[in-house]
Amino acid sequence: MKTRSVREQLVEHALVLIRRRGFNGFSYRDLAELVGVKTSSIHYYFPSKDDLVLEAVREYSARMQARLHAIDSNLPPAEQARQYLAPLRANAGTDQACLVSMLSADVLVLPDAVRAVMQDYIRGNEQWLARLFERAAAQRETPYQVAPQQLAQVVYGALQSGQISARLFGTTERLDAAASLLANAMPVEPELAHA
Amino acid sequence: MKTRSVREQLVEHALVLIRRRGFNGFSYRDLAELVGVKTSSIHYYFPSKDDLVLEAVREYSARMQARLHAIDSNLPPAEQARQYLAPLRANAGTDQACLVSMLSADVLVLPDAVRAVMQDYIRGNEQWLARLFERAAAQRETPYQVAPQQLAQVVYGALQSGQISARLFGTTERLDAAASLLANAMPVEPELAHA
DNA sequence: GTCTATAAGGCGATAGAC
DNA sequence: GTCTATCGCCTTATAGAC
Repeated sequence: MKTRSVREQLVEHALVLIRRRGFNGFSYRDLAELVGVKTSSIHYYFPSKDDLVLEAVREYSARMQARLHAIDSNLPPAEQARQYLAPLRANAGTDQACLVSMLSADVLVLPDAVRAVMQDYIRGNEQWLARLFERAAAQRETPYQVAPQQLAQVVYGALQSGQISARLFGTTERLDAAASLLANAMPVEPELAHA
Repeated sequence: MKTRSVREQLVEHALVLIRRRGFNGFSYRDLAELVGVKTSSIHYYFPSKDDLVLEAVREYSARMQARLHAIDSNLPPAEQARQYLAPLRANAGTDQACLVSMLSADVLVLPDAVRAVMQDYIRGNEQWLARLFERAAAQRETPYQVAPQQLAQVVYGALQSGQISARLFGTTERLDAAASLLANAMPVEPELAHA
């Protein structure tokens, strides 16, 4: 049982609200009621809504970076891919989408600082995937027909789109299709030695 | 010089507004000013905002279906792919994204009828691509490693994501990567006979 | 069909007491 | 830090004159 500061609770619930309804889809009132404070208290921590969303996207991006870093790059590529995909599948059943995808609709009215973090988030994912493809390529029998970086952009795009589709269709069909393509691009794992 | 009815103008400008700022990002006031009427006149044609967005997404989907139907299925697959991709590239320079992508963020609060049209739109694109892959497979030397339907879902997802990314990054890099993957999946065109 | 006028409430944001 | 109170504006939507 851990007690979080009001500020932490605000960010935590803001993450959920944005991932559910987007930047224009929730209000300070919604957030205040979830945390159990008055709207004026939110303004104490985050003077404007732009400040709040900036903090939320920073936190979201930092957590993803931590997750990517936590995957052991010495593991077989197929296992790394599995660990990367696991939380995507888990979230797909939720009514929460990727925060960066949700904010993408509001790109024209979001501050530059927010856009910059969104770009970092996507590039971070693409780079992680690209490096995975690079290492995987060395272990594969047949080479890739496209550069790792391009392959990473296509696969990551399909995964993002697949997550969005999961909410619209109520099925992980498209996310699974993208995940399969990633999994199939991994080299076949050598059998584990057992005595 | 064609004169459009007020109703047609409302739908036309609604398409632009939604594709720019999303469902929650524009108001009846914005739309009224663009068309040059009062907000109460919009309510005459579209009693609620849900009615307006339903008409907009229907029109958007119908136009895409017409475009898909206009591509001659007897052309070489690579040429069909080119015709499919051309308008995507053209729109990528604009500040307008795909209407269905924009509405995806608001899926939790949109009426079922709107969601149904959004699903039709995506399935229509995927089916068109899947059939293209089916015909292309017959003409290729090397077979695809995934089913046409799955390949279509991944490619379409990457294209959708690529269009969204174009607004965020200000570059068509990711859209191009997805487009290249589609183009490369087409069979090599036989040389044209010339005398 | 289009307007004026207005309802009824939501919005982000601020001032100032405690 | 958190509250009450309020500002000024925007929102969707309706009633009724023309």
